[in-house]
Amino acid sequence: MSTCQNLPLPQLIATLFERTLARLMDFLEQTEFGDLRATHFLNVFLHLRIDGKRSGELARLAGMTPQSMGELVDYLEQRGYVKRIPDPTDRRAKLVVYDERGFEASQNLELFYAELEQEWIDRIGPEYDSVFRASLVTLVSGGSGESSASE
Amino acid sequence: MSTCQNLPLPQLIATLFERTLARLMDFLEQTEFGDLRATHFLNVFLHLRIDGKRSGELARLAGMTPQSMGELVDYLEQRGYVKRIPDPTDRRAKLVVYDERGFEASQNLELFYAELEQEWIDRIGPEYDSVFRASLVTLVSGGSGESSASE
DNA sequence: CGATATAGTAAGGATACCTTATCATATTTA
DNA sequence: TAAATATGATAAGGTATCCTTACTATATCG
Repeated sequence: MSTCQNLPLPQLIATLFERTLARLMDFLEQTEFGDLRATHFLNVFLHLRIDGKRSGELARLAGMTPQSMGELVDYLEQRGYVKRIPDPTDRRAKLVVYDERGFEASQNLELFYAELEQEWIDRIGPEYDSVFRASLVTLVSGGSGESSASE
Repeated sequence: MSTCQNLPLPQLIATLFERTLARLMDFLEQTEFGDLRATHFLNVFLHLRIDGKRSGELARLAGMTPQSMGELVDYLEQRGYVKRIPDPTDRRAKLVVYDERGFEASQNLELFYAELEQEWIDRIGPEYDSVFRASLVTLVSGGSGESSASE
């Protein structure tokens, strides 16, 4: 078993991500947030920050068209996860910000993340944790798409 | 910049994966395999092995219905990436195996993975590489969905 | 042999995402 | 200031992905 020692790192990342996402969706099924789909995490919540982001900026970060992002935001807005408020710096623009249900979902998500993270640390061992985390931070920080986060 | 030190590990994995996938799709656009989409990697190629897998098994691994997987395999079969051959152990079943173009695409993918992996190793430093890889292998090996790979 | 389970497929629908086009506001330039 | 261009958002319509329901063929169990 475990014939994956020789797999390239990107493939390992993909596999780990796939399983993580599957667990996340399973988790959500059992909460009141079962109407959230994978695309809402990957393309919206993963990039949304506490003081909001423009829909177009979310689209750019997610690598999709502003129209498609608009539909995702519509879906989330109708269900109370986010709302659109005027952007004070540009009257053309609107800011997508969390709404009530979005805050609640975020808290549940934090819980899920924390539990899974602890499980991972237990498995790889605490002495590996710091290097593992530092490596991930290095790889994520350097790449493209990072915005001056505001949280 | 780089405000991601405190992000949970699963979120770091998701972000890294997202960027990796974006680079992969960009890379493919410039090859003769531009008709491959993200779903074909995540749901088919990531699980397909050299001596083939049943369509239903692929569906189970990908967490989707056999019908949806059948459509993906149809798409890939029409374009010469895979073909279906009878399963010698069960006359109901068929094995999905690589076809000519699938082998060529796999070779290109290997190249892409190797280059990206080297870039990652350069960035996190070779002394971190072994721990990083071992951690990933641990996390991927233990979870569910691992099949007795045959490559 | 008959009953049930399993592998695969077909048909039709919902959703996500895209392309093209339009409107409103900003910004640049003459 | 006025005109031209750029940018943020949205609408309409199309394609692809993935689902649910229903069916056929082969295996397996009694």
